[in-house]
Amino acid sequence: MSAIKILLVDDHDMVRMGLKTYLMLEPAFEVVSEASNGQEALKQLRSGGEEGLPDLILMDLMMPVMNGVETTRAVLSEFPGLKIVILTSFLEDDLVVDAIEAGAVSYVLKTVSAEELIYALQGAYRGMPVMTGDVSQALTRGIRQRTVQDDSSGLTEREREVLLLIAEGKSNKDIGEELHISIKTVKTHVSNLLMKCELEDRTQLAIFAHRKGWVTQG
Amino acid sequence: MSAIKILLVDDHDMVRMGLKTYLMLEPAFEVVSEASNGQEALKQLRSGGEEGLPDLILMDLMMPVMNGVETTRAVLSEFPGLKIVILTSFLEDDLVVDAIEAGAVSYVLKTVSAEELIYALQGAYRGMPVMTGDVSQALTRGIRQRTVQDDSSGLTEREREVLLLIAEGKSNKDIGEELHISIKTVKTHVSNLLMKCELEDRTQLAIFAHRKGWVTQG
DNA sequence: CCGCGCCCTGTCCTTACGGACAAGGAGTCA
DNA sequence: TGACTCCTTGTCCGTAAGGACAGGGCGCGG
Repeated sequence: MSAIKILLVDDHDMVRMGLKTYLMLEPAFEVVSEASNGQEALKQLRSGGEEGLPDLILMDLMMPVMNGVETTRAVLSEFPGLKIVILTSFLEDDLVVDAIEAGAVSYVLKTVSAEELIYALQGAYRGMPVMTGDVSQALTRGIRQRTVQDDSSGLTEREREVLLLIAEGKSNKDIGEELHISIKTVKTHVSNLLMKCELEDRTQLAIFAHRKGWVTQG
Repeated sequence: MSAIKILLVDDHDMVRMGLKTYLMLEPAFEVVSEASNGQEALKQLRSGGEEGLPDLILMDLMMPVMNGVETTRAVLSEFPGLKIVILTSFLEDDLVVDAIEAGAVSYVLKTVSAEELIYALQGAYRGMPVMTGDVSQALTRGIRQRTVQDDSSGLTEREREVLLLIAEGKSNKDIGEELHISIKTVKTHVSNLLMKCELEDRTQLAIFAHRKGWVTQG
């Protein structure tokens, strides 16, 4: 049986180097191409490349131009048979859920040793997720949070707008002017926000939005 | 002249691999040892190692046990002659300032190519900082912010306490009870905070504190 | 000793906030 | 058409917030 063909996608040259060194330990793998972001990866897949399609993509999450989650979705919609393994430095509940939801087989941390990575890749090639305890915990936690968040995302478009302005420190009057609505309406939205989010005042709303990461530069 | 001896410090096995591959391109460098965190690095330096002390340390910022900034300080206090180059994924103003303040010669992003890294290391070995435009911009921005922050840290101990409670969404009454002072006093502190921080209401104070990273889990 | 800064407490007053409640107009869906 | 949601505007009312101002106690350095 021929070697498993791998496409590496990472914006760090350095990491790609390290990965190749890792994978050279195991003759069962062969790095057939590389890309530094999702768009490049897609281009390479479409052009076919000299060695044909890879069997497996090993991809970073955080990349410029097109990140890992978007890329995973895009790749799988065009090449449904491909196995994708996400490789990242960050163990955040949301990211893990996003990646798996997008169709990635496994989620591996960059702290892994060569042996662990190879084990995970061999599993992924067979369609079997191999996750360390940390990751699977993050996944379950993330899913739980996600469902809760969906509830609290019973917020309407307008309410979210108001919430973001509150999170920027605007007063009701400011918000009314910015959205071209009366201050009375703003107050209604704020009241609804307080009810839905189960909070007590606008300050808590602002903190809430920041904690959720809904505010730019927070 | 013999090769420049380098100690690699990074918690990612993978990154160390990549770095070694990078550095193999240039015979002027020799990786004499590795460590996965600051404590290990210090241990290795103290024990001397088989090949004697390195000339240069190439170190990640974000590491478990002992991070890059702490390690830089610790290393330089014991081995003042060593050149330290920080290698990291993050371009944050504060981090850059911290690193340089701690005594690092250069601050290099993990996105660099092999050539750029080698150039930076050769510069660092001669004590000359080599920074890309991004980094030097972050440095100047960071220094400006730092001085501003020091000004706004004209806050008294009590005021900081009140600010943190505001940033947790507490009302004046809550704060008074928590600090065992009357609500009147709390209001005085809040007024002073608003004046000193040049803000308009408690919500903006809360956001301010969060942006400054003064709040746990923010 | 006096001045100074910080902390505490207080009053008076205005404004912003937020709850309870009602209600019209627009759009969607069955 | 009716039921529904959302956005909108409004009123009434109580309370929280915050500005302006005055003053007492305490510790510290000149």
